[in-house]
Amino acid sequence: MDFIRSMISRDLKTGKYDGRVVTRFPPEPNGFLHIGHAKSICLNFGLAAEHAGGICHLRLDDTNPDTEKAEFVEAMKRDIRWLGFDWEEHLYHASDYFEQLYRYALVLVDKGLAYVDSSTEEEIRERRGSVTTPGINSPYRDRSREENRDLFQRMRAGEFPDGSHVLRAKIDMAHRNMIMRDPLLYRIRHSHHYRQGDDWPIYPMYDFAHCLSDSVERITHSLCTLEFENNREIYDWLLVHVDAPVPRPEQTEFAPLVLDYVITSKRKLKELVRTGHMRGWDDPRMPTLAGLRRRGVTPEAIRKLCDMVGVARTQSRVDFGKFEFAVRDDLNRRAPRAFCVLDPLKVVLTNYPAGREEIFSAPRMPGDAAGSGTRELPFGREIRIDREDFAEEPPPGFHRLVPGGEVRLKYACTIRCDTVVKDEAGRVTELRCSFDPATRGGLAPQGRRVRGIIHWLKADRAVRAEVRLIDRMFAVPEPPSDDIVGALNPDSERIVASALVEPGVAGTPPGTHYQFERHGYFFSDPVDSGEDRLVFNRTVTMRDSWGARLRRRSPGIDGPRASDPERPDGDDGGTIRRPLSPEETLASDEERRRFRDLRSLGVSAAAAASLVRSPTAMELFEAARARYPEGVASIAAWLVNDFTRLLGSDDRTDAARLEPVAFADLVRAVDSEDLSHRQGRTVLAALLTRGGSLEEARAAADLAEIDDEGTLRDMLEGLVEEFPDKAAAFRDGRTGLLGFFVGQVMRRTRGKADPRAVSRLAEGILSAPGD
RNA sequence: UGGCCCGUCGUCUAAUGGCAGGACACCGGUCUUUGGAACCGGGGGUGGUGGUUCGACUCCACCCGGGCCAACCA
Repeated sequence: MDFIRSMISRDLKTGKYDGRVVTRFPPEPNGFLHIGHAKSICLNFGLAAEHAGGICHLRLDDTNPDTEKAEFVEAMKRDIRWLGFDWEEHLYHASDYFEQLYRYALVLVDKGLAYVDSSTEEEIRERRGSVTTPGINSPYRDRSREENRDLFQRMRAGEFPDGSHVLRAKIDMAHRNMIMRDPLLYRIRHSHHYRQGDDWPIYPMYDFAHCLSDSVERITHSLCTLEFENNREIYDWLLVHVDAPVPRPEQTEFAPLVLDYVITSKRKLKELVRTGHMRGWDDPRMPTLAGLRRRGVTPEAIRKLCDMVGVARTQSRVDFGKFEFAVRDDLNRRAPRAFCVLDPLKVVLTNYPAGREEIFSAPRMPGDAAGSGTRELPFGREIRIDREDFAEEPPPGFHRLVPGGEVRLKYACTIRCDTVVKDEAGRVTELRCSFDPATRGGLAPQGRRVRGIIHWLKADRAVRAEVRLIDRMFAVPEPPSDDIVGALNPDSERIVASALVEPGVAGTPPGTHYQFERHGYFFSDPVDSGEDRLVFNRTVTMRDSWGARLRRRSPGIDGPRASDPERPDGDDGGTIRRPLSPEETLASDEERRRFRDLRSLGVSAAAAASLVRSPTAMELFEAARARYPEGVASIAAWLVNDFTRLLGSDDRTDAARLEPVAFADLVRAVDSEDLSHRQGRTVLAALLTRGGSLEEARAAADLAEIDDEGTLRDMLEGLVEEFPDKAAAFRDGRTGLLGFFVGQVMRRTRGKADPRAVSRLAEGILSAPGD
């Protein structure tokens, strides 16, 4: 279960959203959906489907009139449906909320939390400062509410030209989060909106429109990719300050899908289409859903990939092999088999009568796939095989056709190569072979084991087809963002104008999957293929252990593969540096002075360094020390190791509740073994959440402890009986399993057992020889 | 010289403080009329250093490494 699903389960349990799960997929209709969007679609729609009453909205985030088109909306709808998801009646447009958004903006203006800035774009940029220097206030920042309202209303009325004013939130120009430095809320844009026409001369910015659209739609979980992390702060700020209804939607970020050899920047994909490097958004080499579909990738495969990749916050790159696996895994089950000869080499069977034809039959699907039926393969004196299935000088391990050698023609018979015919240039033009009638129809006489099995086609019955050998879009796993074009794989599409396919393939309708045996999975092009012209796109090659072996032997023959063990981008490990001592990590002389004071009191170096850095902890330390002077070292250790954690973060509000006296008493109780360390932690948690004295917290916390040896022994012996294999493994040296047994006891006693006693007993019981 | 986020097999991803597991890739084997598929087996991991704890991938500190943020884009 991923962290988002865990969070939703938690929310469901606590009733945070009254049991509602409402997600949304919010693309901007300025291009085509790609494989990266697929992850988000699977997540958002998947989440809705997994929960009773769950809903996922499709919202077109159309707040930028200059880039958006109805055509893209239609394409997106088609692609989402194709992927297998349905928004039912929940189709929305951010532009439908323009009026509502405008009113929210007026709320901010009237609260004095938004102002009209009449600076130029450059001025605004300059005054924003940098990540290390604060920004400076705009001269227009202190306009009166009345003036702001008037100006903003006139912006809306269309009185001003583009760029003359913007509406900004009034937050803090020195904020450490750049996004919070008075973010722009509205800009003036006299553009035609594909949906709203010319009704609006002002358009809301993403940060303003997005959270409010979520709120308007009563979204519960607003999921987006990691790059919006910094935007979460403004998301929450706006909802609070416009008094959006509670419970409010919450933004959670997850890692985007990044695939080796692929880019998912809509801007760059658009550029490749515009410049003609790609024939269109649906070019089979494109990572767009339209391109993948045309290439023959199935929705099931894409969903499978998303499934395998999972959802996490870790910045990740997915091996291209994982994509290929997902595609093959699906196509293997659904694609009927056929023969295809890409690079024909003439083969004459000298002992087969000219003019005669016989028919071999072959299964449409391998094995005994029920009801898949058979196909017919005509056979005769003159056939064609793939040129790469013959080698005059075979590399070691090659087991296809060689001079004087034998191969099996799949589903037909074995042949022996007697003569190699070449032209003046030395190129092989024909093989003269003899066939073995005893092997006809696939019979295999005893003791005759032929290693190589190749596909073939009868020359005069083969059908011509155009085959497009699609390969990875880029030549390198991580195309540099500053030179996308230079990184393109020059062999991303090799067109074989006259390949040959078996007769049964003739008349294949567009949009049909095949496995061309030993070559890979192919898909009849939905656009270019038709009655009179067969065009196939290669969806993916077969898994190719022979090719992999050759590449290993001579790397560079086919460029690096994502799945190769050695990637070209090596890390040099970085410089090894001597670790700093705790004292050396201190910034100022003052800190170092206090550090030495603490050390002289007997506080450990690590604890002292941490204490010195935290004023809150230091204050508590001093107060607690007054109560329990002999316990300085323990107090410091508790403060550093447990107190910070229970606080959860830098939020020090809980700290106020902690009575230094109670805290000191607690440390003393543990030091004197009046409480175990474990119990001490429980009590500290109680002290932090409810305050009060040590006695009160002790009473509130359930501290009953099981340390009765007989009870614990019984439990442990029961466990040894229950898990004899684990007990045996422990005796064989897997000492880590001690933790398993201790853990089981702790779990079954709901944490009430004394772990030290359990551990000691368990060791004795487990070490005793079993019976 | 900032803030926020993130570091688990080669890759992706799990593990209320208690057995470091799964998938892809890789290697080996069985079987096979696809150098395919299926099945079986194998190697391989918690960025580092300290600390807390009976016990740390998990908590604390520091270090190292990576990502994001200074569009009137989203």
